[in-house]
Amino acid sequence: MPPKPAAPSSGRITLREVARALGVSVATVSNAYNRPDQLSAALREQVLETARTLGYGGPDPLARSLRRGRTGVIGVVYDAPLEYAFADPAAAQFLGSVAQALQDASYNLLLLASPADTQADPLLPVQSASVDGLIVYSAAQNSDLLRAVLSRNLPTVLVDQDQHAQAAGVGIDDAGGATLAAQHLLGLGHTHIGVLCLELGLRQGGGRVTHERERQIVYHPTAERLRGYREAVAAGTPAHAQLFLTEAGRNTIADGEACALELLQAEPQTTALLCMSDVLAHGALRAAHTLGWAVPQRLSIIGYDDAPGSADLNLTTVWQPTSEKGRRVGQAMLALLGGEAQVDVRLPTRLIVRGSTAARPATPAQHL
Amino acid sequence: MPPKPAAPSSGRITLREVARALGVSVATVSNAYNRPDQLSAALREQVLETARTLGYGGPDPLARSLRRGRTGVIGVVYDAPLEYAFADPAAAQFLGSVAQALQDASYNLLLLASPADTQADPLLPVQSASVDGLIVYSAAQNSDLLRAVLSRNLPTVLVDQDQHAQAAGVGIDDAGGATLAAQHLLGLGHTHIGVLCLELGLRQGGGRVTHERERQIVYHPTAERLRGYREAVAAGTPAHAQLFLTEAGRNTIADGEACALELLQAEPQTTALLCMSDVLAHGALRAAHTLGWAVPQRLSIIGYDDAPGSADLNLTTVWQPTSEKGRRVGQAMLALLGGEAQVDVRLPTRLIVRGSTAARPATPAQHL
DNA sequence: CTGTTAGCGCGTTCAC
DNA sequence: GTGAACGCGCTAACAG
Repeated sequence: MPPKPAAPSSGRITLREVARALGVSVATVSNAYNRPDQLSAALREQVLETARTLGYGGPDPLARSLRRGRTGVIGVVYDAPLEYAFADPAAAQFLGSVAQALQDASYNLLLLASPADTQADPLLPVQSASVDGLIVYSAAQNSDLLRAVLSRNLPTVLVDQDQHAQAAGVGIDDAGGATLAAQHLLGLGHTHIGVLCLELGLRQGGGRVTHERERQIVYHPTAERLRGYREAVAAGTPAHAQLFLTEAGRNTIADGEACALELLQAEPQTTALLCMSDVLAHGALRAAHTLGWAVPQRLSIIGYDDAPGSADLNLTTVWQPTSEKGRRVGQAMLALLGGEAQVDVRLPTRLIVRGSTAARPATPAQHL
Repeated sequence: MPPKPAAPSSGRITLREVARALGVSVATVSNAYNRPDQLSAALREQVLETARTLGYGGPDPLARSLRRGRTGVIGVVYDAPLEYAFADPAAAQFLGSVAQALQDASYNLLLLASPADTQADPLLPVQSASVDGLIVYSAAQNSDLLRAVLSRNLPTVLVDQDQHAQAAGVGIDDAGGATLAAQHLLGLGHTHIGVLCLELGLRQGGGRVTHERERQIVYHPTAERLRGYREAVAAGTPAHAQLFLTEAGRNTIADGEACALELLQAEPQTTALLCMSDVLAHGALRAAHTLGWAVPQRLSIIGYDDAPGSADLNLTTVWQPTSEKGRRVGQAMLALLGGEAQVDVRLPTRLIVRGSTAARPATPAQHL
């Protein structure tokens, strides 16, 4: 019989010690916490009382999870420093509604992001997180990150991404919304249209988009939105309308501003801007202000997302059901956890016309 | 010798099975993952290879955590539906910078909030989360939630709260900032000043603040900011200046708007508004717009936080170092985890004057 | 460099 | 209603 050295007073009290202190079996103590109906109310009270005086705070969550094979945690994978995730009101709104949906089913959200620290393995968090499921918010197609996620063989929901055989998907009609935006501008007579793109590829981009770079797009929303813009222009009325593409390094107001400034100075004939997010559009508004270009008289600006706050900026934009998307993601995850089959949901988008767009000015380039 | 029924093909592959398949010991496999220097590179490659063909995805995170006594997760407790946490840009910014700071040390953030579901125990998430530390973002003093957090006896950081003997604290000079804001208005000659308060007490409040309710304040920032306002008025120059208090149900733009409308209609002599957050101030701006009151000519508005985006609203506000606060919280947590003693940090606040405040109009109440 | 052993703290059979 | 044993999957310590 092996000895029982069982750390006697090593700070942490265990269920076993409570059992011994009261002279009952461990099962009884366990039942006191997990199945009140399995023992008399009086005994249960005694157990809890002893636990209290001993300073035992209840079953260790970790051991319980290991035993039960369930953690009650869902991981959310974001393919960029979390600081940017939270800087985008639309992303924040999305996360909030996912959290809400899962929380109602007693799941909590674990934020997983690659360490900015270059020497650490960026896949580690995803590989070593104790979760019951994974939600991927913004990952490049065919990336190591995505592979790492899928290789965990957990219930997985992919958001705003290409459909995948091994995971549920929730997304929006990215291209359709983009087409509406471009058509709106074409209908207003614009022909020199700048495009502020979200990140296209993995290596940090930025600035004028070359043909080669455009072929490397790995982010679904970026690819689809651009396709939507292109399709509208290809089929649109002012046959000579053209798109001028720039890529913002990251989805921040500052980068949107810098990017817009660069574009507008390089192409002063530009009379309208298609922005792939409201955050970028916000930056564009600042840029216009800096340059002294009146919006919408001199420059029309369209965003994407209809983020909270965009109404107050009076920004014309493509609306997407951000909160519902989050809710659907939560539901999809719960369905997977419940053993149901995967689904793939595409939600609609709409154009919201506000005050940042107007007809193309008669003499566009006269500011030069 | 007990039998070894060890689930043979129950879907999940274990480290032990990999060891057996290759004919090595479990320790060797474990070492292949955790201490590459403890075995030959060749053997290690063999192990990983076998694992790959067997479909073994590496050590189970849960078991590893149990064994190591460390999860790599820090819980963030928020005392309200997470949806509101994310709706406030300042809160989002704060969370982002906490996440960033911890992530650099390979910790991830677990979002903990009470289930909105009324039948579930709101303390359960906090009690049963597998975490190495807890950060409390917005909890009522002396609340069950706070008690539940502290009773876990984990490294704990309290944000924007009264100092506590058992936890580190990070906060700002709430009262000082509020005083600056009120002094600014007094200096501009305002005497009828409305106050849009954040939540005061536990039971849902809202509307005119009674004396009794004011005595029940349980939220540190609310209490301190109000104290700051009061002190400025008590010591300020227009001796007859008065404060009119209203409480917003929650910290949302919509509630701020409703609250401001109610206040302004009840007290039309009001020429200035002190708002306890930029979110509420944002609502106030909308209310002014609705009423047709020009800002700042007819009504001055001051916010609190200097949230991202407030500059574009041209809002005069009290700035706080939100990102640095997050970073400090992360550092404080890391220090606690490293065994260092608790610290208590108070960060400064400043007044940022923009365009939403101006001198009191000569004929204030003439709109009636 | 490799193998053996002993738990981490708990939940769950069983038999009583 | 209760108690004893086993093992969830892994890693640290030690023995070889």
